[in-house]
Amino acid sequence: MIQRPRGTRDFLPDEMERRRHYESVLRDTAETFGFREVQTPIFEEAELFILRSGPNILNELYAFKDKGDRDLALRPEMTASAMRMFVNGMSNEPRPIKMFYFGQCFRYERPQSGRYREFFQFGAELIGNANPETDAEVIAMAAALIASLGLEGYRIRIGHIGVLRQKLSQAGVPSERTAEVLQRLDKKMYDEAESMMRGCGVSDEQIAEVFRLTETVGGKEVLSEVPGEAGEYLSRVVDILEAMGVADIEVDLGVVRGLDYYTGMVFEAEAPSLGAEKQICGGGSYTLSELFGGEKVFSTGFAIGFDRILLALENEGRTHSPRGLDAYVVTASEDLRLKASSIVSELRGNGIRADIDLMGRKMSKAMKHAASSGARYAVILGTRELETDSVTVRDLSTGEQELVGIPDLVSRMKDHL
RNA sequence: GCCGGGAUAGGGUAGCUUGGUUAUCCUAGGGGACUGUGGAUCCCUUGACUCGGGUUCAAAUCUCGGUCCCGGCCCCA
Repeated sequence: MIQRPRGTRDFLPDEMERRRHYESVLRDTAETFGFREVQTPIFEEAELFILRSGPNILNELYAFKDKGDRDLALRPEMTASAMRMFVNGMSNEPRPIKMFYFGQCFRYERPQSGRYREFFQFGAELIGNANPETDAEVIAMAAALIASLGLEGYRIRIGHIGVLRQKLSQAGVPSERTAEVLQRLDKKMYDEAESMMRGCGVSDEQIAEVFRLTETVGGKEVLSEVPGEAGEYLSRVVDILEAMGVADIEVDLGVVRGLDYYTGMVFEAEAPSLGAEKQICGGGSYTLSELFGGEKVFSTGFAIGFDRILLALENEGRTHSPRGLDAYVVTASEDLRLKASSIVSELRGNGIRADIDLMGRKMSKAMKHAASSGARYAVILGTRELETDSVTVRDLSTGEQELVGIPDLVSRMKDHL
């Protein structure tokens, strides 16, 4: 027997229906913010991802050569593709450009809870201007997306990479070492961060101040202690979010997101119920287009881990019940099957989700099948009813029946549904 | 890449410590009984020891390795 590759999943109909339901909630919510969906290839030139994320990501990239000896890779994320697409064909579109995407990504990693080698991301990018309005718009949408799914246990933390960068450079950390220090701070590895800074000749007071900054957590009021442009900028972002009614956020300057290309605001969302892989969303503002050969533009974006957020919903006990058929057509005797085929076809042609027995079951078994499959109505054909050109429509949950003339069947069914 | 726990019909399980006839039970799937109306009941039936090597007269059981799953570390663009 052939096994499914490690870290991949099959989605059976019930699960797929659930996933599609939540996908469409996300799409609808994104559209209320004026974002429009795009799709990019599942594989790209490997170079695209290496440019964005650095050569060390090669270890976890599904990279391969095609028959034309091209170096390709399955996408490990979609921001790079979105920015490539922007540079290739959207750079003259009126700004802001608001786009979102949904699809699978691939990373060669050790699978564990909430982490798969093939996983799904829902993301958005806003290309336009580097200003608090833009950042707030994007955070507001991320918050709305998470909330629209019905998730309750989560927190969104907003930080600003400029605050720490500025502080570190004032304290005397050379720019080529800031990334390492930031990475340690992001992971709360304070001992290592401290010895690194000390190695750069940073004074004890300055180190203490850096730590104090990373531990600045709370509501808007904590920003009064954050000096400089970045502090004012974040205050403005938070003010706008407040005006938009986005309340479930907190300021946390310890959100660093180690990457070099983030330029200002950064944010994350996590669902504590998920354990080790609890981050469900991450994003921030960046400039990437110039990396791919375009003009330098400011963008803000984020990606939501769709699989993780679904896991979190499951942990909160949210279930999704399958919709079931509208009608199941049953015949009382074999010779009525042709008539039944014509009726089921008529129903289907009018948008009613209808099915008919294909297994050669007798009426009793067919009724049983209809009921257990969750169909709402059984449409029963029998010789007696047909004498008056009618069928019996039975509500399978209440057991109520009514005689309906075949010419009225479609409209009668539509009334019920 | 590292540490630990696992894997028995489609799903859930018993058996494994102490090797020994036809591998347990529930559920599901297919058929039938109930001759024009249901998720009930009864009967029949399908279907599994993760894969490969080793020990042994004999392996689901002991042993080694692979694969996959689960929890954690690393990583997380």
